[in-house]
Amino acid sequence: MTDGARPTRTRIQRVKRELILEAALEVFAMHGFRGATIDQIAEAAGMSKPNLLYYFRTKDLIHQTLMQRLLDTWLAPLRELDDVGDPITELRSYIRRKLEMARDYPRESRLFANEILQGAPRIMPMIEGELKELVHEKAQVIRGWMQAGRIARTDPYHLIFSIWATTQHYADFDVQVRAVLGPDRGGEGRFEDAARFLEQLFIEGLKAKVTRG
Amino acid sequence: MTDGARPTRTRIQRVKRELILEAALEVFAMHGFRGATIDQIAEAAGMSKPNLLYYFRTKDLIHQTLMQRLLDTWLAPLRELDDVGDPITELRSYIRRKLEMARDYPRESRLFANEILQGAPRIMPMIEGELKELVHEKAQVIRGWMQAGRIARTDPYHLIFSIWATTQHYADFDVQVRAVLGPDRGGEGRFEDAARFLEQLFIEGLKAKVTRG
DNA sequence: CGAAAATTTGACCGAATGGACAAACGTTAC
DNA sequence: GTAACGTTTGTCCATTCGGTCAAATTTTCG
Repeated sequence: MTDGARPTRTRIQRVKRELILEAALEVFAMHGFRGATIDQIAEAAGMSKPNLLYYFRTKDLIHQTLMQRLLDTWLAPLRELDDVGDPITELRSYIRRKLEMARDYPRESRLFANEILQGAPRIMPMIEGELKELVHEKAQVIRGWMQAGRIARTDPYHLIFSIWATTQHYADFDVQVRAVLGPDRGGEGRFEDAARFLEQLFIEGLKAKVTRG
Repeated sequence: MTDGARPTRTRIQRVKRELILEAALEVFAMHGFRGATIDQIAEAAGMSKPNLLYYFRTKDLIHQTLMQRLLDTWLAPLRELDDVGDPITELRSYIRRKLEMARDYPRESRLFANEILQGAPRIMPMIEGELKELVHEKAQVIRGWMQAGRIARTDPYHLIFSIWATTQHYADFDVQVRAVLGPDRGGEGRFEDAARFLEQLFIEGLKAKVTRG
């Protein structure tokens, strides 16, 4: 049973666990951990509460499983930032990928934001481990580009934070954005406006003064 | 009793209500609305639960009162953005004031973020009213500057959103920022770093190409 | 098929939660 | 002093929540 290495899952178990995680993502993202109830998740997953608890023994376990998967997806765009590519192209692509994630995975963004907002009580180890390491690594890559005079000098950490903040804003503060700008009419309208703006904001600044080294 | 215009408050009532709102800000910001309990708030305010309920009849009422006050404070920096001032100076000051708010009132920032994240169920009217109007007004001011060729052309709405996102990030995602950068040693170190970075990010871009109109 | 294993459900439990209430306690004004 | 009013508290209640359990049902496999 406690065979961590080989969980020996049935086909039904794999299917049902996915259903539960999908439903839990929806509910946790909307109400936060404490605000979400097992009953809500069970109903969203189309099963009874005891049945859900047969697949995940506790509410915490669902959340934990969700967060573990989330972080990988979440950090993927930054992982792709490539040392050997052209700096401007790389950063432009990174911003776009991050904005695409906010558009395509807003629930994941909100789930993450909820957790961090409340002090990351359940995922602090991941933040201080995996996430921190990756940020350090990529900040070094960016700093390398700066020292080589390929992009303007600035603080790579605050640059990364700002890209996170601005892109995730469109997922996390979606209702506010929509309240101010009105409902998104054209399918790609809102997204392309934001993409253009952010590209201009970040990329123009990084191109500037490069030659001056 | 239901005299909305003149609540006729005792001195004790004014004091105790402040105590409660201060405690509630702390607790709501940390745990969100549903995650916070009246008992927690009462304990933080140094009184018993029934005593607290004597001053605020429901949990919702506390939250509502808090949010109403919050929005004024929260929008104050944007309100100060002055039509007749120098555009660059005005925007630079705005960014700094907003970052100061994130530093000095992180609980207010998190309370607001919590509420928006969950779809703004309790403050939607304020968002669609007061906030939306103010943003429209100030976006027009910024657009006016652009049309006069005094700052570079860009989308004023996304500019405002980006300033919000980046500055509030330092309050809302504080634990993440601290996990990555380490504890803030010098009293003004972290803040000044962020201020310098954001000023460069936003202001350099707005200065660029101005003469080209 | 039929037995063993996996899955599903209804009923239940203890703890926590938002809130009600009446009685007790303080304060103030006459 | 004392009556009126404002404040505080202990006790209680209905509901909700996370989680258990045994029994019933379905699936798997020889």
